[in-house]
Amino acid sequence: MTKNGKEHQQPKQQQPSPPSKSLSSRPTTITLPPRSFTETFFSSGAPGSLGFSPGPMTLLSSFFSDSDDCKSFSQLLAGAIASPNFKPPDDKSSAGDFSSSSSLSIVPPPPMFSMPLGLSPVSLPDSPGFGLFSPQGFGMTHQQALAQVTAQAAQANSIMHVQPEYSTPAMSSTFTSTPGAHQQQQMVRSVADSRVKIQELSDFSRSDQRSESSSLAVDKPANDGYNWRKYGQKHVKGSEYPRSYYKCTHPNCPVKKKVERSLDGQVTEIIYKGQHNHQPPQSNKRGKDTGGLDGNSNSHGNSELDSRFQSGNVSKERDRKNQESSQATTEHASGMSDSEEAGDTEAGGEVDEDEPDPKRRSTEVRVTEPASSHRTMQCRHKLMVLEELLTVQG
DNA sequence: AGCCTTTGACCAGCG
DNA sequence: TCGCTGGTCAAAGGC
Repeated sequence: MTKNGKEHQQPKQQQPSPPSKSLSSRPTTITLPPRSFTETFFSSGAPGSLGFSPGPMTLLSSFFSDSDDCKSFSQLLAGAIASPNFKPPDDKSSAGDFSSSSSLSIVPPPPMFSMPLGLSPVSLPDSPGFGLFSPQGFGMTHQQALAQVTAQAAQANSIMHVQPEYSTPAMSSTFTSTPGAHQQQQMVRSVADSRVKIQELSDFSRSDQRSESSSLAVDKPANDGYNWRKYGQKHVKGSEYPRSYYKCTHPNCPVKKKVERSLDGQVTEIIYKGQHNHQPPQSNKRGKDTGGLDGNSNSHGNSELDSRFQSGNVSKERDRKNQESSQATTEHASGMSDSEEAGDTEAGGEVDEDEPDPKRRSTEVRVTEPASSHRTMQCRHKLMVLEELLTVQG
């Protein structure tokens, strides 16, 4: 077959941090708590977002559109915390700073921050998910950041299609009961021009971490509702862990993803490439496939999302080690218009801006995120996170 | 029986 | 132009 595709990434960063691919554009950095937070975010699935493969927008959307149940969280957070320290960051510096403080930091790319159609500044705040970052006080910071990121991503891609995804029901189940659960992934989404980096701070998630036991490192990538077949594995130089390559098993579906897993099986990074041209299979069938991590994802219709999400997504999850260590995991996501299909939707305008290299694959989005769980869990996590934040904040 | 994983080798892009 | 690295292929084996 055609052997194509090759990206030359040379992460020469010596830090434990993931091989961040340096993309041409400036990345937005978001620091997320290792697990709980991310889980919460992502897990909170919007009604439509369940069961899909991770898409940049999806993540955000899911996060924002979170369940009503948790709405209070934001309020809680807002009320509880009242120390806004948000700084418009520099990618790097901010990351470091925040990490040190062990708080969630999000660094949006200054340049493009505009609200996408779907996301209006107003609406964002409303959404429960958004609530995590409550507008007031500390939360606000996050909120803003997140909002910006989201917006940016959205904007950048207003076209970017949202991909259905990550939060799969399975995950939730997994999360609690299966070892594999620990594979929560943090998703960092970046969209075409906007690159979003999400970094996790180690402090956070301890509580969550415990839940995982890592043993299961199932090969399967995170469950996103789609079926994947592994077609290769390689140890990438920049990364500590081997990278696995998966293809969507659906006929004619060009989507591929690269997954890096830590020794314990945790997903450290997931990079989606391309967009699904089909809806996620109904889970029942193949628990196996998705199985490892998810087993079932729900694929509740998200055709919309799906269609929207076209370019690639990248999701990256940093394993706890990194998280612990620190800080800085920078991930970029660059969604680009690469895929043919995606191209259209993506819209031409934005894409061009940052295309890294025409040569390189254009559609990749990285997402780092812990996958997982359901609302209940989400709410719990949120609460936990809140507590953590409070604690940290002092 | 079918599908998936594993693994070594090959190919292609970039420095 | 060469070497390095990443990505993909394809055969073999396992579930």
